[in-house]
Amino acid sequence: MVTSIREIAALAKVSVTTVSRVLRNNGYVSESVRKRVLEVVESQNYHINLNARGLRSNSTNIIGIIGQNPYVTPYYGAVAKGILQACNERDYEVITFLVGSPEEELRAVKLAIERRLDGILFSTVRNLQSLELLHQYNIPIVLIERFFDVNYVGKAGVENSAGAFMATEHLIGLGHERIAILSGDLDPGNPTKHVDADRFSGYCQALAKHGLPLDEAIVALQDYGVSNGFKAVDGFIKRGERFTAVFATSDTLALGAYNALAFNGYKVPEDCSIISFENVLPDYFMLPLTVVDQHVIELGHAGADLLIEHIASKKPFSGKEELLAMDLIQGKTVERPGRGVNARKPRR
Amino acid sequence: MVTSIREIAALAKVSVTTVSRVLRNNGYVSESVRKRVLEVVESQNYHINLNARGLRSNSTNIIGIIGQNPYVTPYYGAVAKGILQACNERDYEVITFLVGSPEEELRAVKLAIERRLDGILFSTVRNLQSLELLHQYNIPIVLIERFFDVNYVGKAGVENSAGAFMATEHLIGLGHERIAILSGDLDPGNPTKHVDADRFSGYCQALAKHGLPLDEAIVALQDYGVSNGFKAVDGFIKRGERFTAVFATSDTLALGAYNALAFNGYKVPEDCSIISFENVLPDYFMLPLTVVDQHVIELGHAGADLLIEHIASKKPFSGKEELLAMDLIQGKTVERPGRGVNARKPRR
DNA sequence: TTGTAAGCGTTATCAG
DNA sequence: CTGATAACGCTTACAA
Repeated sequence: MVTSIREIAALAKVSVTTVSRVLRNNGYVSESVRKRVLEVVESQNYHINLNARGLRSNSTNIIGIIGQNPYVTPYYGAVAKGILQACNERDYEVITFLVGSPEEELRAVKLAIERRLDGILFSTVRNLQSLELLHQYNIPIVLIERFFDVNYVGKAGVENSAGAFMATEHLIGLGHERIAILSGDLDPGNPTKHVDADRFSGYCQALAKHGLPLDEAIVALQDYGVSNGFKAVDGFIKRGERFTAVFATSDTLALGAYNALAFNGYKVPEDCSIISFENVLPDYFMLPLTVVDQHVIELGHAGADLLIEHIASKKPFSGKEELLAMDLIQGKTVERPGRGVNARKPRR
Repeated sequence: MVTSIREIAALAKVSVTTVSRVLRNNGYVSESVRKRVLEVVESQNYHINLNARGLRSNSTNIIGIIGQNPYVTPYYGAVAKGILQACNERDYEVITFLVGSPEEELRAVKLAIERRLDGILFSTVRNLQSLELLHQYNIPIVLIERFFDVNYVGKAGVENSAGAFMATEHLIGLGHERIAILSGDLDPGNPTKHVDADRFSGYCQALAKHGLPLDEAIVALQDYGVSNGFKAVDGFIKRGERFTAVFATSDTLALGAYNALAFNGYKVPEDCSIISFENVLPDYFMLPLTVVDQHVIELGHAGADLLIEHIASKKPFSGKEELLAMDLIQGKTVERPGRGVNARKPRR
């Protein structure tokens, strides 16, 4: 089996340099020679060794994704899909690092350096140290929906505040005044704190604009996930809170909210409306979901494009930040206010 | 910045060979020298170049996943998680190829060869050609829940027939006699045909063993996914079919079935039981799901372990097949037969 | 226990 | 337009 361009060169009666030029589509090669070389390549079923190329040319055409949760939640699955599609189109491969702790994160970063990856996408970062180590090695970084205050990284995200405002105002516009919110927690330790703060802030702004009070009794800021959505809304109901709509900042929270309402005998949207905020679980609901679409796959595209663009340009990031706008998708889980939860018979 | 063992060697006043030995923990090195070398490595913040190592030693410690759907469905997300965990423990990295067509599959295979990947895991294969090309290059292959009839690949899967038998018999044991099934289609073109045939066969065997007839009117063999589950069960209901339980061979189908029952005013499990077959969406249901657990993450582990083991051994596969057994998890979506669907007022 | 030197397969440089 | 040759950073005989 032919495994090197030297053998190809011998068979085509040219130099290795010429073969290399043909294979890279780079430099001057006469049409006749190029054809001869390609014929030999084809007939010998030759496949170039990209590791050798990378060693010599100092670029691997591989990027890394480092994240806490890639692929286990539908959100990260959709982000990953977008990244893979974009990289595929631009002849980059993707190595995935699944990290669950700051130590594992640092180990992934070191591996990325050892593999001489051309760039890194973070879907979760815990340590500033990780970013600085990569920066020291001149490896471009893009953060996806994560906001560390450093100027040497690129950022791709969505307009969380505007999106949350839109969702809330949509409900208010239909007449809702008691709108529960389920969203991420705002603890300093939460790595997605900025994102979650923006979402909550959009909600608060919409309430304020329309003169509605913020009632903390129907605010649940905590981890994402279906069961957390269930527990939060089930808790509201059991505690006798009244509300006519739920704004969930993820589809998983929305599904949990839906289940809790159904479990307690409430109908969506007749008794209570639900508006969600991702659109990664389009068909998981009994009714078409009313949702503010975050365009998560496009977010993956944007992150990968930003990174690859920058790898090509070899210039430092100027704090560039790509923010995607969201769209409201009208489903059937939002209606004008109905009876509401605990309207007639508060349980305590 | 120090980027080669030559510089490390100079600083530690030893030869490059010695540095290499220290870095690989291989060969004889005196304790004092080893310590000196490691100190220099540490103080210079040196990171080895794994591409150079791979070029020389002819092994990259990278494997590839090739699949149609990695990460977009919860099932593949769980498989991928298992693979990544197993590889992580054994110092392998993973490159993911998302392929949607036979042409893309072949392109991914060629890239895998060009990158000199140490092995390939397939979660979908369409072309025998893909396998043969890899085999020609001596790249070990493991198929996950996919069964091509070639002897040079390893296989990891689950006991589909036994699992489906278990699920069906569980329902029969509680007194169910009209059990609808939702499962994958058996068209020759379906790449998961073997898996789906095994599942359906387990169902049929259980019915036969207990003298129950197979009624094709409550059999829906088609693509997976929530909306397909919904449509199938909604169709049964609208057509007036009677049944007291649904066996869904994926959690997404089960969720769709659940939604269809609820949409039509039936309660689970009072009116109709549901048993599912994956356990990758544990908390997505209103009630704890009764499900035959496929241990999908372990399946990922098993596939990766099998592959890596084989890469290390350098021996050809002897058609080795790893089959995981399943377990029944008792939730709250299965009960003794209740009223049943269309029991009193068949719609036609 | 340590070192010398060749070579993995490619690309970059320079010369023709 | 084409080619000879020296790297890239590492491992692997082989020698000492």
